[in-house]
Parts: sequence; structure tokens; C-alpha cells
Amino acid sequence: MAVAPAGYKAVKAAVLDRILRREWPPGALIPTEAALAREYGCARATANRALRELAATGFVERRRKAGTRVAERRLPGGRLMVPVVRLEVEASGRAYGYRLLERAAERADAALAAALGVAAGAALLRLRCLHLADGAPHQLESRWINLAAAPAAATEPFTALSPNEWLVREVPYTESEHRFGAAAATAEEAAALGLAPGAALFCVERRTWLGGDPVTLARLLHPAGYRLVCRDDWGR
Amino acid sequence: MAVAPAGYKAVKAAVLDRILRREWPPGALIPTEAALAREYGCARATANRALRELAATGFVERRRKAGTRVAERRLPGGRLMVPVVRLEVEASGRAYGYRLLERAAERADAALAAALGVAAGAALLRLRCLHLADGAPHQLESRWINLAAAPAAATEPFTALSPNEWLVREVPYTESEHRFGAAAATAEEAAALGLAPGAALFCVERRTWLGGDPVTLARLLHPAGYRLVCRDDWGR
DNA sequence: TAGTGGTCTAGACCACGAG
DNA sequence: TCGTGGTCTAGACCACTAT
Repeated sequence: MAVAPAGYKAVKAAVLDRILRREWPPGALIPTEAALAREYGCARATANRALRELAATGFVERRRKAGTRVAERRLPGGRLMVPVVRLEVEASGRAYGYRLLERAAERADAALAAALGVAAGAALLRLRCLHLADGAPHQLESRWINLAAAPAAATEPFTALSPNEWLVREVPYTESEHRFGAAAATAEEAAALGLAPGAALFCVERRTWLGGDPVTLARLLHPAGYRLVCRDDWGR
Repeated sequence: MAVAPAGYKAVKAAVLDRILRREWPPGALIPTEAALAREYGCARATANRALRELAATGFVERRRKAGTRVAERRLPGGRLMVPVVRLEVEASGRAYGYRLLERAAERADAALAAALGVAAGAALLRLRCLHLADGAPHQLESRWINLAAAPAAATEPFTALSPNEWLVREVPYTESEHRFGAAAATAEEAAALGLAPGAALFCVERRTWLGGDPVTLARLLHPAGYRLVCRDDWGR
């Protein structure tokens, strides 16, 4: 068939096209790398890269000896990128503002220790701050930093630079977990955000680790109008 | 240095380690593929794959001629996988239930046409349904399907199989967009979910496309306790 | 223009795991 | 057991872009 260029992108596009056209329906076995290489006139390594990328984006599933199958169902999803608050606000053309509400050294009690994954009594830094967009509350941030993993935080005032931004710049991470949901504003949260108690809030709970060691736990609250966007163009 | 095995995973781990240890701080230029291949005793293709994967996970940025640099900031994120509601409920050990509330053929008005990305007057199928976990409302789904992109939906009753599950099985997509946020329950939504009007809801707005053509637009509402989880182990 | 990443090849060996 | 994917190599040419 295709005897023309046949780079891995061409092979990937051709295979994806045949999957989307149901020539190979969900569950079907597709040709081996060697067969595809023959068909498209390329080296096996080229077919391998095409199929590997289709597997990474969930269109096919691969197993040694069993071959490559079209995925039965491809879950909706995408690559999630939670933005730095300041850049997000500025990108929308609004003026960014920041206020530190609280900064306190703490020892982890049992509940916090369990939530963060540290030992009870571990030294933590507790922070609460407010991010503003054109003067209006945009995000209320409550955060704990594990000082064992990020000792430099102990001497950082966080009065001008938000913990969000400081951590992204200063402390790398290797694993993260995000939990998204809704919550009704407590009286305190409502007051900080300028809303009525019980107002609907969008809640992001973020935890990060560096090589298995817990770094930080954050609870980020947004008023109801806010939307976090996740786009997916894996099919390209 | 490392004269041992040195597969691409070893090179990737070694380079990542040097980045995390700040041997190469954010913004620093790291050695070329050829230099790394020499240092780790492997072929350039092996070093290339290691660096390519580190770039895909956001640890480094690569540009021809300019070389490979450690990323200034690596945004928190991960691979998002929005689950099929039924499987999610069953995986939590609860009994799944489903009720179709409404099914109606519609023509897109101006607002809907803009939201979905179709022409005004396009044939749509409108669906509303409720997903239950152990009998309690779990998700209220409002959806429009573009019948031009998924004509088979016109004859699918959706009485036993939810549109969520039907679409995942029957209609592939190549692009998607998810928007996450909070919303206060309307009277109608509150009634369907068994909550008080104004209750905090977690809201997922999903749109998918197949080769540029809009397929569906869904608004998924969850009670406040629900959490959507996104884990990230890219650093492994 | 020259240096760097991007890709391809033809061949090879290995590891996993289905039958 | 042995077919399939997983990986590696040594070399090559190309594309982009900083200088």
C-alpha cells in the first residue's frame, strides 16, 4: 500500500486511521511489527515506535507473544497541567494579587501525619494564603510543607512569593496526586473568599513526593465560576 | 563513569538523578546526546530515548541546535483518566444503578451550536440520566450527542446502557477537553440528586471530537463528597 | 553555517508469557 | 517452546535554528 515516505508518524497515522475506521475493531489483533514494517516499507524499529506511541495514548494494548490489540475502550482523559496561579491569572489579562494569611511552624498530629504520609511529630510549615485576580478572591490556599523534604522553606517568609510558586521553583518532585471535587464553604473559608457560608467551592487537593518522601499537601479552593481545563490531543 | 549495563532506563534514571540533585540546576544545559552516549557507554539512540522521555514528562526541554535544558519549572500534573461511571462505582464495592431521565431529539439552537461546535439546526440527541451507587445518587449526567458524528445513537434507547458507556464502546474520539469546577445545585439538579437547592456540586464538562468533528458535550454533576483522582508517577 | 536533536535502518539478542 | 514485543547498536542523513 503506502510505499511513500513512511516515517513512524505516517505509520502511526495510518494504523490509527484503520482503527478509527473500524477496519480493526476494538479487541482485534493488529499485525505484528514485522508485518507492518513490511507493509509500509520501513524498519521494524519504525513500526515499533508507531505502535509504542499508540499504546502510550491508549489506542492499543501490547503484550509480548500475545501481540497488539485495539483497546476495548479508551478512557477519556488527557495530560493534566495544573497551572501556577499567578501565571494563570496574568494569562487571562487580569492583575494578580497575593496575600499571606498565616505562616506557622507545626508538629504533625496523627491526622496530619496520616494525610501527608510523615511520622507523627514531624516538623511542618503551615501556610494559608489568598490569591487575587483584579482584586477579587481567586484561590484560597491551605498548605503544609514537610520541612524534612524542603528545609529551605523554614527560612522563606512567603510574604511576596507564594508557596505555590516557591515550591515549583525550588523543590522538584517525582510523584504527585491530585484530587478534584466540590465542597461547601465553611464560615472561615467563605469570609476569606468573600462568599456566603455554604457557597459551592471547587477543591483541589494536591500531594507531591520526591523520591518517595512527602513534600507538600495543599488544599486549593476556588469560587464556583472557576474552571480548570484539561485538553487532550493525543490522537494527532 | 557508569560502565555497567546502561539501557535507556538507566541513562534516564541517571540523568534524572543529576537533575534532582541539582548537579544540573533548572535552566542548565545538559550534555548532548553524543556526550551522554560516550559517558554511559551506549549508542546515541539510547541516550536519545532517555532524553526524549524526560522531555515528554516535563523534566527537560529540547531544541535543535540549542541543546537540552533542565526545565525552569515543572508544572504539577499527571495523566488524567476519567473513569467509566459504572466501573468506578463497582470498583469501590458498591452496587451500580442507572436511570434514564430524559431522551429527546433536538435541533441545536444558537447557544448549543456554539457550545458543541456544530452548525445551528444540527440534529442532536439530548439525554439526562442518573447514576447511582448503592441506591444513592452518584452522578447526574446531561448530554448532547451530535447525530452527524454518531448516527447509531439515534436508534439506541439508552434505557439499560448509559450514554457514557455506550459512547466509550461505540464511538472513538481523537481529541477531548475537560473542564472541572464547582456549581451550586439548581432546584431541578438538587431534586434529582436528593440534595438541597444551592448545594455544592462538582462539575465536569466534557467535549470530545473525532477528527475535528464534535461528537458529544456532557455535563456531569457529583455531590460534594466525590473526588476525582489523578496520579502522576512520571518520575519513575 | 555548523551544531544539535530527529529520525531511520538492518541487524541482533533478549525477556516475557501464551499455548 | 517459541513468537512477539522490548531494546540496543553503529552508522547515516535530515531539519531546524542559534550564532
